[in-house]
Amino acid sequence: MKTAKTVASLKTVASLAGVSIATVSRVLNGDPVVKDETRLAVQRAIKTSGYHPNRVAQRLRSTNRSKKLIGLLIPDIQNPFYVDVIRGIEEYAYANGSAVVIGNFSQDPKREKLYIDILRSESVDGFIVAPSHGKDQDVEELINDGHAVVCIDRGLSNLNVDVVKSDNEKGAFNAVAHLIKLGHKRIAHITGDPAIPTTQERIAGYIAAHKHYGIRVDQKIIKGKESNFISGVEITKQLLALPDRPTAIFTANNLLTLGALETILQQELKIPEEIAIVGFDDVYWATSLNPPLTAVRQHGFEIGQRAIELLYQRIQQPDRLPANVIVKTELMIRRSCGFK
Amino acid sequence: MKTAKTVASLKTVASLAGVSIATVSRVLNGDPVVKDETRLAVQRAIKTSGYHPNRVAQRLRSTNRSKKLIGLLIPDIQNPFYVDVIRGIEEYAYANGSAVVIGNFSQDPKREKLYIDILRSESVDGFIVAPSHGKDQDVEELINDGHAVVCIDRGLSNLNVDVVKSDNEKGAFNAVAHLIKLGHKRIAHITGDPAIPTTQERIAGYIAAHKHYGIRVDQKIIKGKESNFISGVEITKQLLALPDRPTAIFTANNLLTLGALETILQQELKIPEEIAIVGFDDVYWATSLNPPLTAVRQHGFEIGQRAIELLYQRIQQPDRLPANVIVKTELMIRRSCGFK
DNA sequence: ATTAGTTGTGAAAACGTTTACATAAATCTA
DNA sequence: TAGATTTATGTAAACGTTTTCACAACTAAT
Repeated sequence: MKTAKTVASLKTVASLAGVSIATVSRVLNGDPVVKDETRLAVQRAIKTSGYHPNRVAQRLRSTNRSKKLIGLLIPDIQNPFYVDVIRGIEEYAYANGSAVVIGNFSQDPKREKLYIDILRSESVDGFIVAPSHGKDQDVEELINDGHAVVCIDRGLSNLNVDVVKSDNEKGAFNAVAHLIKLGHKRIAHITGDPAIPTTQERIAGYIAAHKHYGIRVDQKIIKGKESNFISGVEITKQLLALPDRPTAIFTANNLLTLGALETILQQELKIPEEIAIVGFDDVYWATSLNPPLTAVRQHGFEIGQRAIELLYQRIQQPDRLPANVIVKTELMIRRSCGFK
Repeated sequence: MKTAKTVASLKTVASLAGVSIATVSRVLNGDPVVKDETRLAVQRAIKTSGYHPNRVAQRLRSTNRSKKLIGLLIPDIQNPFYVDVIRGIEEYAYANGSAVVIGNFSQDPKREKLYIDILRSESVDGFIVAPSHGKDQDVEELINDGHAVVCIDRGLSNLNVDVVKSDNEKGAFNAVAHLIKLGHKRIAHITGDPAIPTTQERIAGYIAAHKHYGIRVDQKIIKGKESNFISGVEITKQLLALPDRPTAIFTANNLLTLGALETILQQELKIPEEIAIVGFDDVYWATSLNPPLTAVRQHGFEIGQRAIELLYQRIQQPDRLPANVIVKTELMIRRSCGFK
């Protein structure tokens, strides 16, 4: 039977129940004005016809619906941190009968723009975005055009906007402090792309920890170019080739950590005896590493949840003051940085 | 300036260009019938008004549009294999101006059903689904209702449908054959959920390799319950406690591998000297493991691409015969299973 | 100069909803 | 009992498109 059944619409239900489509619509939307008797007849008709509301028509017609469509702009879906964020968002969304359209722009501002255009055309009710950089024109425009937007992981420098992110500075501080307390005095920092705000915040935490414990900061061993695996490999190589090689490395995200690990492995250095390592971003496979990795855990799931809560609020109340939610991080101490 | 600008519509453009909305629509859809002069005027008006087509209205009105909305039902977005699949789909989709709505149902048939309902209401043009099991009623219903559906990773037992998946049996065969060739005679297999078709196929490959090399199969060391981390931990513990402990383990997916690795690590056994391991599913961090993990690589990205290509074809030609695409796997030999 | 055909455009219906407004029926008030 | 109010429902417009059909203005053919 390949003939596509025509799906039931309001009209179908209406004629089945012997009422007008307006009444059916009222029943669907829980309007208390309809007579109980009518309501029951309509509900019966809905059942027997197998009617499901057409969200496309709903979206076209009204701007004030409860079941929403949320647009999600993610810089890198391969990064487990963002996967956690997505899960947090999705969980909340579907619990509220909303759906999530996803755009993974791989840190490419051009793709980001493309996706924004598409999502806009789909009339999504709101956006959750990790802007590709601090002065992201496209996201700014989105906001200026009156769309509901919540930023995750990074804010916007020119615009006051809802932001949910980790406490990057404190997270970095704790990681580095932990290394210092273990006796390390020469700790390198492999940073992410310097253009990204989080990178700067993590550097700040790294420096603050040094200051706090009275250890000199050597700018030469704070290095970074991009936030990817290759960059992690390259910079680790450079660091390990140094005459006064650091005894520990603090990497600014999970891809850099991976690059560093691979390089250390290739050079057959023992972790943590010959080189200790602490990474920003905990990952679910960190405990299966040999040795298990000490890492700064970001609560991605919670970040996602908070973001979508803020978004719902923003949609209902477009003029409320922008909120700035900082989610705490947690240092997961394992064995990659040595024992006391 | 918080007052939401009203966005430009066909009407806006039409009045700006001094033509009817029908003409504007024709220009947008490249209808050759319009006079060049008119076309230019309309194009100018489109530019100055900043008009973008409203895809919601388009979707409501016509069933035959080129920019599509694709619904994606993923069993587990935390599994890197599916992330690759998503990327393959997304890449193709966005290159064609289509968007992707995602539903991650975490292996939960109830959530799967919920998502199917929502995506259906969003009038998506087609679905790509990894059915939660072989006789997934909800997916069957979807197909019977005339929707375009392509299955990934697993097919449907009662229905002939487009399927794209890995060559599970051969992949498992190669992995186990590799271990045998290295001299292993007692190889355990930690399987996924026995209800999932892929699990059975991988078991079949495991057995075939034994048969092929004339090695007895010991059913006692083929064990599995669920496809998750915990299951990997538990079964590895059981296996390692055996009096005649296997010298190698073949794990049926990346989560099981992770569970096995953690357990092996905790018991401080040396890989591969004391216990070798080969996993189904290569992951991007496999080379950063210590030692790097030998694994059967599934080409998730390619699977995604093939799936969405099939879906586009299916949409255009609903009656074409279902295709069955088998994507080859690749054994990535690293150091977790010993040297010759 | 009339007819027939061609070319470009506009008017209007349709998609499936929501919602402002009108209206009929029922109830209340004096 | 007539008018006023309340209650329940229906009518029709609107959202932004696509698309069928009609029609006007030309051009070509007789």
